[in-house]
Amino acid sequence: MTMIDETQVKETSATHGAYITLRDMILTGVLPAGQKLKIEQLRGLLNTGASPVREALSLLTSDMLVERIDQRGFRAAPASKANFAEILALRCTLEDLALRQSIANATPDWEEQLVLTHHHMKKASGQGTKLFEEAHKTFHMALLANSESPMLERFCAQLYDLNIRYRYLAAKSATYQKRDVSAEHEEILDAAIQRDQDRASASLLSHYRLTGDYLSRALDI
Amino acid sequence: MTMIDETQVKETSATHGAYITLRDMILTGVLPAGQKLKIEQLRGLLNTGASPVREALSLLTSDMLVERIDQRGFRAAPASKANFAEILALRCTLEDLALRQSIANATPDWEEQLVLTHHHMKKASGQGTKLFEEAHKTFHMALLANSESPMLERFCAQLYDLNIRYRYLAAKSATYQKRDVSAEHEEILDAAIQRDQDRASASLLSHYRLTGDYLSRALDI
DNA sequence: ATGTCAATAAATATCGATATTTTGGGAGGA
DNA sequence: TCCTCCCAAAATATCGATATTTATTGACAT
Repeated sequence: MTMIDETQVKETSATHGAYITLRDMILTGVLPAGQKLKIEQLRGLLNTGASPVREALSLLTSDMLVERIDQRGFRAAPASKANFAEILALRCTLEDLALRQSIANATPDWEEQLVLTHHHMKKASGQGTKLFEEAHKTFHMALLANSESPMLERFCAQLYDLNIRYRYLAAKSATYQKRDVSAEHEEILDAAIQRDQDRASASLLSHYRLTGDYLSRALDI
Repeated sequence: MTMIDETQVKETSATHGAYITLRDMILTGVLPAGQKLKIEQLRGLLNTGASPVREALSLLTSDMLVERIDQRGFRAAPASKANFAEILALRCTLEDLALRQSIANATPDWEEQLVLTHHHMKKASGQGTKLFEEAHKTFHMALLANSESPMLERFCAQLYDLNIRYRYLAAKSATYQKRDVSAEHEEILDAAIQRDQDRASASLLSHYRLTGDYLSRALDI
């Protein structure tokens, strides 16, 4: 009865579908930062009812991608240089912690996941950006996945996504020339596998700060 | 048309009301950790429609107080010693950071807020627990409020609330004899006003860890 | 001109009913 | 006795309509 009109291949609940789609639209900037998100409009866009849309938007507030103003609807979270700087700083602190804990708890299983996700990321590097982005996130989250602190990992994942949004913002205003980061990734992977906390953390943070500096310059908000 | 049946004095949206009430019920353990939260049941409890209830529950997911299982409803977030330990550890890291930043950015305004909220907390100490809890949170958040990092403060506030829940859990299983913490509070306040980051942070963390050890023993989950 | 206020338009929030999915339990067969 | 399959009951998810609230416009008085 529902026609397949999007890349949505799998059947899922309307709320979840709306959540995924809206999330993606905000991350990629299709729904610009700060924009009012009217229920009617989104309801039409996703051809679903108002309830799933409202619920998806409520869930997106968890991710700090949507702001809710009581009795006055929703809007995409605003973006600013200050916010970007804050995200970068927090990421550096939290990922440093998570990575060190992950290494401290290192297991063969975890190491294997690192190698695998890194491999997938390398393979995806040629393909469409979307696929690479996905693999890149998976690799970075795998680095932290052994911290035995689910909440810390959740915070890191949240911040990761918020950062992504700024990548898309920067891509718009400037010619987004993708730096060659594969060497940096190798370095992080190697240090992690050697269980060298200091070296792994240092290279991870440097990886983020380099990208951060670049993005910060490219942003014109 | 709506009759005043709760402590709810102010008129507000049904969703917001449900959010506040449910949040409180989870924090205080009226809705026990892990419990299934059925829409019908809550709808009756709050005498409101299903939509506000669902939306409030979705919002509570942000706070990690409710878990959502797609197509299978909601439940109060489970509690465990491991989770408690994680919260304590994260709080120590994040509040340490936030407090140091707050002190680094110290202003007369901020100092005055500290003194004021501390005063309020002392005055509330005799009164009903609820009021003191409120003032206690306000004081602790005031300590961090000058960090110039809204997200960091948000994380700290979240963790603070999650911790509260364990206080109520401990209060149930053991005779919850309130430690005399006023000296510790004075010490934190004084160090903050002296702009001594190391001493402030050390006393704050010690404050948390002492309570943490105590709670950890009292918990029987 | 300008600011205020009321009337209208638009959007949000909420309700009640229905469709869909999951859960629980029991009959029938191995 | 235990497993599997199917049906009934319960609960979730969703829709469509309506009530409330907020935003907008334009007339009127200053």
